[in-house]
Amino acid sequence: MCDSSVISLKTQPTMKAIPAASIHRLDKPHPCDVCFQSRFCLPIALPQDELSRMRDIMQSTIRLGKGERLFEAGQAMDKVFSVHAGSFKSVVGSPDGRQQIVGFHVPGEMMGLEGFSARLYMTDVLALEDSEACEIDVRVLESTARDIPTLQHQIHCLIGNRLARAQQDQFVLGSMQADERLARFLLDLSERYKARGLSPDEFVLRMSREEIGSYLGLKLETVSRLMSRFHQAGLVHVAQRQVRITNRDGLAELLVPQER
Amino acid sequence: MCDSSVISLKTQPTMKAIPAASIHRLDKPHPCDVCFQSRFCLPIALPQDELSRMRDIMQSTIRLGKGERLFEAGQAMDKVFSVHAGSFKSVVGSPDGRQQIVGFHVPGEMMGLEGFSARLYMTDVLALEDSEACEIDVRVLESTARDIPTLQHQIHCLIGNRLARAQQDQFVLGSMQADERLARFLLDLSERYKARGLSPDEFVLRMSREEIGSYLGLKLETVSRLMSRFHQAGLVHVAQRQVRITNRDGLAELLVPQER
DNA sequence: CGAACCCTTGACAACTGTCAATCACCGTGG
DNA sequence: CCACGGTGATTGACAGTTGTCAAGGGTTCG
Repeated sequence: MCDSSVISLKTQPTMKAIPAASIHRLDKPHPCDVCFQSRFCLPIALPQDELSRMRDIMQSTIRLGKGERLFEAGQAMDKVFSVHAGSFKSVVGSPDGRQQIVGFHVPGEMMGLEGFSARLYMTDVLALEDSEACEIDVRVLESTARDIPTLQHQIHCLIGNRLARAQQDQFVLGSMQADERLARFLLDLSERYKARGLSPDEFVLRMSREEIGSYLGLKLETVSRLMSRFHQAGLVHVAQRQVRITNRDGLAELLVPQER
Repeated sequence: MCDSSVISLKTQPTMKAIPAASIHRLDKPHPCDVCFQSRFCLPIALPQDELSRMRDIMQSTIRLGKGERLFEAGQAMDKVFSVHAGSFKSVVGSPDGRQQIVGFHVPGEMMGLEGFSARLYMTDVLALEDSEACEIDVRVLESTARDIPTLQHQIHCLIGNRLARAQQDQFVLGSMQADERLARFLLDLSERYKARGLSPDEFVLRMSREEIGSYLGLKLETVSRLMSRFHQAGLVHVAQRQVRITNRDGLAELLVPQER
């Protein structure tokens, strides 16, 4: 009943041989409690007196090579993951083989939440570079949440967050022109790096032009052309995947095109 | 912290004078327990021995006239709603005044879930026709969920569901052509009416061409043209908002365009 | 019965996709 | 160390889908 309102779940890709998840488990670290959360980029924090339960929730850390798959659509969803290091992409596929990236994930963000729908993952998640993900057992998470209202609250917040993002993306895909989409993408990335304590003005894209295009509903040529145009307009300095935002306001103005 | 990854939250529309929420509360009905859930189209069911707590969760039923607003983006989110009767739309806006519909809601579906993100609604929700919504206090819902694992499970399922739908919509907006989008929209609606026990083959659209276009990232003229084309191709019989699907397979074939 | 709103249809323009050629970068191996 | 091949990025020319503008017809509701 719970999944009645979602149509056309992709069950199996089985097309390209995606590198088997050659997963290396790290030792389960013993948290020094306070720094535990920030050390592992977990977007979950427990109240002081419950800190010790952190180690129940977080099972282990998984290391993935570039291009390796964390999970795939159709698998039973027994875990959710947070990005510890590196970056990932979420891919939705359709039966006819087309694919679309519906999200990129940087450290501190959760993956696999859409699996709560039917206890099945609905996306493929792949590492964009050598990365690490923290594994969280859903069963343990839920039972712990029953004791700790704060945690329950945070779970709702995390899924709601992902939903709010997806709705924003719907707006971008449905209402914005190509140049606005790319400008928003760059500003969004910048903001997320900033939230991570990294430079918001200079960063390296971890995804190809084609992947950016897939996420933004554009072709790679269009993305490439726009990057060049932004560069020539002095908005950003782009050299391959190296990006430096040189005129943030100029970029932001692209998002408010009506007043000229 | 929880909302750090969502950008550009629309705070205020305040442009058009949307009919003030002239809300009429119905008497809080005393549930006859078993039939309670289905009678109110609540997508929430409790185990037998907890049925009596249903009435705690469901506060009251709200009646809205066509075009009236259930809640708006930026408001504190203290309740979620399920559609009892009628239909609604969720609208995302941007600071420059552009708007996009990110979802339509028919009976038995939940609204306001994206508010879990920051405890603020992120969309405007308006009635497409005279409608009724069931009001659920989030605080009560969460505290009840702490006692009843089944309920906790269902909450996760409901939000996850909405997320999975949003990701599907991202795919539609980003990867599909106009005709595929409309075909999918019609089949999706059909499926949802069917799940509600209504005819999957003949129904009345509750939304205008413009609203369909907004949801699908198209202009109303494009929607209108495609409706005519589908009609001429014998796929559907369309007369204004009255729709009868006459060739379901033909419609479905539009969604798998690669093999010809 | 009339006005407002919605829908339909046409002609044309604009944006983005397609196809193709070339260039830049990176890792491999001679 | 340099040559080489492969992948990804850039750029151009052109085509196609969808948006824009405009006119006209239908439906609904007071």
